[in-house]
Amino acid sequence: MHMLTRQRKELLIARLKRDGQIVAKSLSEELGLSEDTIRRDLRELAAEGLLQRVHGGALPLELPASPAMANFAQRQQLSSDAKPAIARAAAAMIAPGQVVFIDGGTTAVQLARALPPTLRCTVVTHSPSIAVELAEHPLIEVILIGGRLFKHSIVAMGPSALEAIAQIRTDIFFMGVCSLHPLQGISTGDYEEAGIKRAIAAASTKTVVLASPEKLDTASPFQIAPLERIGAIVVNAGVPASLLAPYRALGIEVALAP
Amino acid sequence: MHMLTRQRKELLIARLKRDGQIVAKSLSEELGLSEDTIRRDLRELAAEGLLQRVHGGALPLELPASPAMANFAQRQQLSSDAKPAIARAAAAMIAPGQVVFIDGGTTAVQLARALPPTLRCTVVTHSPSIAVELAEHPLIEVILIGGRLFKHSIVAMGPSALEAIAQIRTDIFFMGVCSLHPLQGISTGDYEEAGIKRAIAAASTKTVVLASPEKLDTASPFQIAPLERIGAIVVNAGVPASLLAPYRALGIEVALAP
DNA sequence: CGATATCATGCAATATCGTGCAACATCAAG
DNA sequence: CTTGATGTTGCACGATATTGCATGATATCG
Repeated sequence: MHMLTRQRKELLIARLKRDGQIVAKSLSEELGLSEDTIRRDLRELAAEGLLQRVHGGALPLELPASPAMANFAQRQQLSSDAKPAIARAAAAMIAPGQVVFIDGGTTAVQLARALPPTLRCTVVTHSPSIAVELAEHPLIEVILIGGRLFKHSIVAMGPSALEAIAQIRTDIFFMGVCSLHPLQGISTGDYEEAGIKRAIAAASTKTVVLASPEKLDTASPFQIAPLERIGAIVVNAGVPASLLAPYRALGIEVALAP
Repeated sequence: MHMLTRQRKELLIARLKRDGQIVAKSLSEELGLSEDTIRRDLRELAAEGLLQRVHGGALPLELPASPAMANFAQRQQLSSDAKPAIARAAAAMIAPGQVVFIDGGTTAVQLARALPPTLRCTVVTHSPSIAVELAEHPLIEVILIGGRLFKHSIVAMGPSALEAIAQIRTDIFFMGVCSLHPLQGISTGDYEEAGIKRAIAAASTKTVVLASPEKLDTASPFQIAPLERIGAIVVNAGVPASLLAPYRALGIEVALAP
């Protein structure tokens, strides 16, 4: 089979994205080509600024070591100031003794951190990160939802998670990272994740969306729920009122985080 | 699989950031390379001003000011190199494709870290810390057991945890912190924890005890299982043979961690 | 002070690299 | 159809990088 040069280069890029590394020798064997050809490709791709050439193969452009870590660190860096503010505003919504569900995601971790040490309540979560974070809290009881670990957002998923969620009723569901749009409602980029969030929302009296600024007025492929199902949105105070008007018009409470 | 040199250096940096230290000998064993190579890397990284070279390994440049990590780092400093050594020896017991249960505790976290990046297997755990740790591993599938979070050892407990455990069969159970005594068998200080560990052991073909040196030849109130149920014990190589004789006499495999 | 571990350096074996070049395919113009 | 230009691929070869080992120096610990 003859592979076009351009195709091969695209394959290299894809492979680099998937594996986080390219080893010239391995790929040459896999594709049945000489190492020279692969090296040539890598050199040219490096010249185009599409990857970073290193001895033995190639690496992605960015410096960070592990790809999973890189994503996470990146996301954590995004709007670093806004998230703690949102987290504090959300934490203030919890009344003593309530049972709340905290979603996965970096904003949610901030929320866990923002819970006052004097607050006695029960937190249900399918995020091991949240559980670890709250393990040091003196008063909060933590219920961990188990299941298959979805590595992208580091939360438990799958049938057993759904089953466990169905057995619990919570007062508030603090929903993490997802897209928010006046017409599309709440949506996310993973099909299964959408299903899980929908199940949690269904098991909760009230759903509160933690809306990092960059997720406002965007839509993703898989809808979690229409806007009517949302009880409140927590956003940063800097957001223009025009973006928020559609939600207020629907009677959704919009909490501004200072 | 050959790791690219550049990647290895990034790994060193990441490891240094995470553990706050690098021991050249340990890493050379973990990565299957000569100590010379690691030392060379450390020397070069030190020349680039990315770390501080010290006898035996390397340290970060400045004092890390992370308050959250302080607690954890403290615990890890105890018995500095014994636990990683035990963890590496235990990791070597896992065959590709196996399903293993990893317990909670600091030694178990070390085990999760010691799993080679090329190992493809399934890890079941009731410890959110382990789950978070393994979220970065590219190949390992993680099954998280849910339940009420027991804050002392940061693991899920309670009926739903027991129920989930009963539904899974694992090849090896790596049991963490507990007392080990020739007559009393394995025991621990918490009644419910003993029950959980017993259930996990019952669901596993083989039980391997990660025996931190200070837990050898001690007993706690609640027995988990008699010695006969143990398949192997992993201990540090420095432990006197007299302490290990009783277990060997029972036909229990004793793995010495170098 | 002696035993042991760790280190830096030099060196040899191997792997990888970049360049030049020839063989071949593809394509466009004649 | 022919011809020359262009692009692609594999190979040769000298240059460079990487790794492990040997060796003597230095540090650590009891």
